[in-house]
Amino acid sequence: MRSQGNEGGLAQAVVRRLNLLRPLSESAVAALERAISEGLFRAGPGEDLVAEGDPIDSVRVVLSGWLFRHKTLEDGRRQIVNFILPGETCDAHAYLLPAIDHSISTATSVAYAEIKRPHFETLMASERTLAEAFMCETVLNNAIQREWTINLGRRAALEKVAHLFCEIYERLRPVGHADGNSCSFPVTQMDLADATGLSVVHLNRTVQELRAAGLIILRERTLTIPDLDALKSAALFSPGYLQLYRQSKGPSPQ
Amino acid sequence: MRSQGNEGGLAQAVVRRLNLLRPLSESAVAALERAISEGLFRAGPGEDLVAEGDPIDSVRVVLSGWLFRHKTLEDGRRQIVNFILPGETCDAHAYLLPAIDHSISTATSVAYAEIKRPHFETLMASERTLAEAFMCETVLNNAIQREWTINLGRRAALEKVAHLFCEIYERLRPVGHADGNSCSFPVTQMDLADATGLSVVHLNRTVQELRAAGLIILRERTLTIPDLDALKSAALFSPGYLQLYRQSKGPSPQ
DNA sequence: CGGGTCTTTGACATTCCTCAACTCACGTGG
DNA sequence: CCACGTGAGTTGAGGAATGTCAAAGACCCG
Repeated sequence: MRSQGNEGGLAQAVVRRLNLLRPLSESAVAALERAISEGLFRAGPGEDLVAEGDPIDSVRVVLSGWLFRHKTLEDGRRQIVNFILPGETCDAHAYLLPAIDHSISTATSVAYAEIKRPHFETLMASERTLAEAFMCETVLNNAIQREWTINLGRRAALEKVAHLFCEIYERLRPVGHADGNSCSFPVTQMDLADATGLSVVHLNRTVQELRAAGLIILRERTLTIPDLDALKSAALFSPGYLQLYRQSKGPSPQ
Repeated sequence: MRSQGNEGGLAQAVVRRLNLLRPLSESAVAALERAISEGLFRAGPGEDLVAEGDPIDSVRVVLSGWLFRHKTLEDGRRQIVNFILPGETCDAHAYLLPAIDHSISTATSVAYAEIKRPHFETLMASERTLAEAFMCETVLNNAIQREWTINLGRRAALEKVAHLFCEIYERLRPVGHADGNSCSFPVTQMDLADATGLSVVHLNRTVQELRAAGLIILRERTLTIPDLDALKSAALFSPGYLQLYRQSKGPSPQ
């Protein structure tokens, strides 16, 4: 199910992504890979890794699999506020807060590395490029969260869903998790509804509308985008906010 | 209109706020106040300070007045993604991005300090507590943005508006910008609509509903909340995400 | 006094939600 | 091998929340 190799292979998405955010020195890569290999963990699908209100004392880096951040209102209404994709970090600087404001759960089975706060801080102090890369990631998260804000506030249902597909695809691609015009999309329609602020029923109809328009093919947990420009256009997708990846245009990784 | 004093008075909100995020050393406060006094600027209401796509080469700290961050879709639909209140920063670390993903405009006349990137980085390197405080601010911004995400995605109109009122009030209070159960609220209903993702007409009706329920008094750019708990309850407001201010429970400022 | 912006109101249209049921695939235990 | 249960996806019908259009007040300022 999960394409996994040795530890170096597992860390690949992380290194590749951070490297796009900020070029890493060789020693930074080595130190990061060592830290990752020392704190490997796995979790099954549907597990709650972090609950709202928890104090955070470590940094988690996702090696493979999907997670999502979510918040729930008293009466049960739930909002997925973001996904965490392979190579991404469960908030590098969240430990600065006395407690976390949201929950994190796994969507699929997941492999991740956990770096304890003291170790992480030592790492940041000794590897300047690594510290900058993680800073960039936090700033980028902020930009993504703003885009979600306008997505939920001002886009129509069809645009919301199309936009989410565009964003996920564009986030997966630079770390090598897109295959041509397809990518993994291991999320139920209920989760999609909670991510777009729609009801499950309306989300289902919206997805069907996108299918009927030939904009997406979504089946067996795989998303295929026959015409990315068309989908972006339907979504009013403008990739500026993901621009930290801009440098990826140059030397194609691998 | 604006209660303003000397420069030390102007910097007060900034120092107070950062100090709540992370206790500042005396030398940090002194260095910060010096940096602020060296780069004072003013802007009138309705000015665009930063446009989407601009490269950022300085950090701006708001001494008085309101600004807001916003993004606009191709067809003109606009979303205010956050407000920037006195004492807050226009993204301490935004210069890490090649270009900014959103625009920043003034809602009122504004006094702010601009610290050039090299100066700011020197400051961060020499004053550890200051660097940590600004880091906290960035992380807190992230948490606030997530709360806006659920606000727009899952709350009903009345709850959205009530929630915004609660949040703004709770953000103004710790820096001394609330007066009893009132605070300044210098924002048009059009802006409020764009912040809550509603149409102006529906926003207007929602505000009137809140008025009729006795939950708010809003006139002459001033918001009064007769019963904060009642408003919070109507908003399903849970202050956890603003928790960095938790320490403010101790020594009440001023 | 006139023009602008902001707020308010009414009537109507539309999007999206809710409820309820049915299908389909899959796995489990009898 | 089949009955059953469960979770996900789908469909229909009706209703509630919110948007759009249009116009009228309210207020401010030159």
